[in-house]
Amino acid sequence: MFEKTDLVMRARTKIYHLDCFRCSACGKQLLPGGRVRAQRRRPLLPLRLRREGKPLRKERREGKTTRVRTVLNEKQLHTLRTCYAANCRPDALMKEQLVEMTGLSPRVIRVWFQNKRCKDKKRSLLMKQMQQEKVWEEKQMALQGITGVPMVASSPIRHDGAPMGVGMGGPLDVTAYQPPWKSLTEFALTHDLDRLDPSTPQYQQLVQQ
Amino acid sequence: MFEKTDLVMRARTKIYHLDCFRCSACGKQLLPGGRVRAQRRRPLLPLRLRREGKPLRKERREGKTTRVRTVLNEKQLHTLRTCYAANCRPDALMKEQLVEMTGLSPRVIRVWFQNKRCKDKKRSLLMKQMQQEKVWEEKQMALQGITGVPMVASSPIRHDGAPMGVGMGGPLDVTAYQPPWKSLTEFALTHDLDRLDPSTPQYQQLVQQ
DNA sequence: AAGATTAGATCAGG
DNA sequence: GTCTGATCTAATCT
Repeated sequence: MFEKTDLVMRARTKIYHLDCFRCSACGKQLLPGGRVRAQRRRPLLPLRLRREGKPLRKERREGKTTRVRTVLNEKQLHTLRTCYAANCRPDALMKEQLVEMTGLSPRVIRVWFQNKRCKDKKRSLLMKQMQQEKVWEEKQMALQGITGVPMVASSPIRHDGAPMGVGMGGPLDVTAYQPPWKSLTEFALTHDLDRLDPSTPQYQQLVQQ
Repeated sequence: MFEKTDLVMRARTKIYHLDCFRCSACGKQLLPGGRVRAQRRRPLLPLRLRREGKPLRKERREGKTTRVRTVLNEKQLHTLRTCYAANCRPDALMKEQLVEMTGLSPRVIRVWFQNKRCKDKKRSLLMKQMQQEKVWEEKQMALQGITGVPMVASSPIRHDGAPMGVGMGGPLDVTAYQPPWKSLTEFALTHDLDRLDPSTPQYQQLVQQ
């Protein structure tokens, strides 16, 4: 039953194999110092059944469809945003610190950063595109005034040896958009974020998701 | 204004930078042909260059830093799953056939098999763990009925010279889990998978990711 | 190649 | 409807 080299856990007067020492309620293995967080693992049916017009099956796994959505409070969000401003890709150590500081699970920490990066990227692309379109529109307005000729698209060709200086004027000067995690890092590193007054516009802009 | 290597679009008598060639109504960039499906062939910059906040040259090969995510349709997935069921590690020849059958690139084929193997392995481990917890739970229920003593966790200690035969009964007999690519191979080889009725539970279990 | 992580899309709760 | 935490998975990195 027990070998001399087995790792065991002692509880009261009894001794258990490490692997046998489990939560009597859920069966999860108990580890010293580890918090038992009931992160419910809910198997979801494959979603690709929806593709190709397949009728989505209504059978929903006997009501286990409820997704547990964590609600982050202001303090947790502040901590996350501050850290994100300094580094949008925290390493394991930093994540561990965040787990401790926020009381959230590592999983929630990871997901939050994933979504945050994704959101910021989308926003930056959208911003860039809008700016470019705005510049373009202005140029277009000016051009229309001169030529009066609407453009029609054709296939792109390489421009070799064609006459220079046709039509477009100087190159576009589109301001490059800097991803938040770059533009904010310097700010984050030069300020004590925990002491920032959250009511300042500076701060609002910084931590705004 | 224009360089000899610039990609340009020609419209009527005018020439535009590719990036300047946009819909005059909405400002969106106009592209020839319908699909932009840029199945990237060239390796893009290593991620670390982007992360390290390095000056990262503006060049960047027309951007293209965004990941192109392939969406597999049902037919392609069916082909891949069927092949996977027969052999989770296809050789070069089989991969070549899959490329032809699915119209996907060899790279996508390879990545799909990599991810599929990884997923299945993870699932098998999870399953094994759950089974173990289930067995444990049952044993625990029985034990609780006898002793009525709830367990409390403490730090693990080495078990040297402690009295034997305390509390736990015989060793757990947990059924070993067989990886899908082994348990399914036989099935795959003894059935015509392409003629399987996808509505049978047998098939569903087989191809379920 | 395996294993871990990321990115992009989508789902779903509030 | 928007927002955002959660999930899935192709793509990537190590």
